[in-house]
Amino acid sequence: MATVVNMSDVPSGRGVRADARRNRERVLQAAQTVFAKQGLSAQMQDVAQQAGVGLGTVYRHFPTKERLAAELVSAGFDRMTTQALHARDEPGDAWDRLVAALRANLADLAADAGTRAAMAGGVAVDLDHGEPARLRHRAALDALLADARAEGAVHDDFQVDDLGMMLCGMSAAMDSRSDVGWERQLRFVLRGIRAVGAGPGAAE
Amino acid sequence: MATVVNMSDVPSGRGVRADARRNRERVLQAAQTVFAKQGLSAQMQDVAQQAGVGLGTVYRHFPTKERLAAELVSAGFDRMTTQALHARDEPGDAWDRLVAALRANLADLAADAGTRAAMAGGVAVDLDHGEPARLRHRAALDALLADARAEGAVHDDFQVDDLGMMLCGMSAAMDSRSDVGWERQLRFVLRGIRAVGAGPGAAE
DNA sequence: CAGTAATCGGACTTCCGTTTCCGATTCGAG
DNA sequence: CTCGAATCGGAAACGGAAGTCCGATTACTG
Repeated sequence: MATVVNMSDVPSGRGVRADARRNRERVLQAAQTVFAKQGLSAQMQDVAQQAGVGLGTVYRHFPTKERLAAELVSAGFDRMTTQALHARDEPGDAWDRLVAALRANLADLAADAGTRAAMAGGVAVDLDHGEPARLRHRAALDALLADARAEGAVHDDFQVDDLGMMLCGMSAAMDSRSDVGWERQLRFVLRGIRAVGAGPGAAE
Repeated sequence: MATVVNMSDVPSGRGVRADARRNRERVLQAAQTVFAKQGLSAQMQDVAQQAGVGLGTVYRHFPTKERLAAELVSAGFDRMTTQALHARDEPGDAWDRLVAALRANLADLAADAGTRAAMAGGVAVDLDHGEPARLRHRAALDALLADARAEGAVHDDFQVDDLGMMLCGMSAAMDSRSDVGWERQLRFVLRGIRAVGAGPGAAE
């Protein structure tokens, strides 16, 4: 017999009651809102309230908080991956494309404390379910970086993981010192990355 | 009458029982060890155990965990301040002195997860008792930076708080991606800070 | 050495957020 | 429309870490 214990098992619901599917979406939406604003330390109760739903309903759709968080964080990384992929298709030189991607990613991070926390790394997010998206993002940045390197626009010894460190660091900085804009910090970072004598100013 | 309720009121104990003074020191020492290794999320129980002392004794000397943490974090910042002040007295040009100070501070941060957490900012440390040390450190860096700027070694628009951001970011990066050395990241950061055409390589 | 007040230790209480459980409710097939 | 199964809601159980309390112990004073 197939008594469904937890909806999170049924990927996208064939024959799932309409209200259940609706509520799952509501919860996801609410969680995005709440976690983006308050960070991953927000409470499940808040998510339920924001969704206009009972606590039990939240747990019916997502077995644990960690899992719910992983879902959203993955979505956040995928968003950033998309931005990076999109930037790569733009015209212009590789350096500008890289910068554009970083700008987009940082703007996204600036608006989402949840993904930011995951980026900064301190917080526990279900690794099994969060890593794939992270790796896709890494790969996307790597492609961008490879282009720029081939063009001689970045230092030879600058690696993807160095970029990761930068994003990690800037995420942390956004959390504690929100008064100082990330654009400012990015300017200095770009100066440090750009190969010496590779065209004009580091910031586009 | 003056029945002492909590030792933390009596700064440095005149007429305090010998074992009490000894234990206070032990606890402080233990806390430094534990917090440096595990970060500020370590438990008071662990501190007590490491000190070879009961939980009650820890709380006799420090009213709350936050207060104990603030004490240690302040010490950490003061250590870094001293390093900065010391670097300023060295011979050589201002840029090298600034770099030396940053190196020393980062090495210190690398070894102390507690101070690192405070630097990265996410964690709650009693602000009233933690801020002064933080500001002293900021001032010390500011002096170093002023020297370097007067010498034309750093970009005009680079501020102390930008340095703060960098340290904040690098602290966060150390926590999550410990495999990538901070020296590496520092190289890029320095390149970004150094004024264009101001002497040879950014890293000394 | 005895008396006394302060200190010690750690079991216990409190607090707070996560997770479970189950009676009430709602959907939708027949 | 009726019935059964799935879903909902939120009260209560659970768990873990901070902080309290008090009997036992120990350092100093006379």
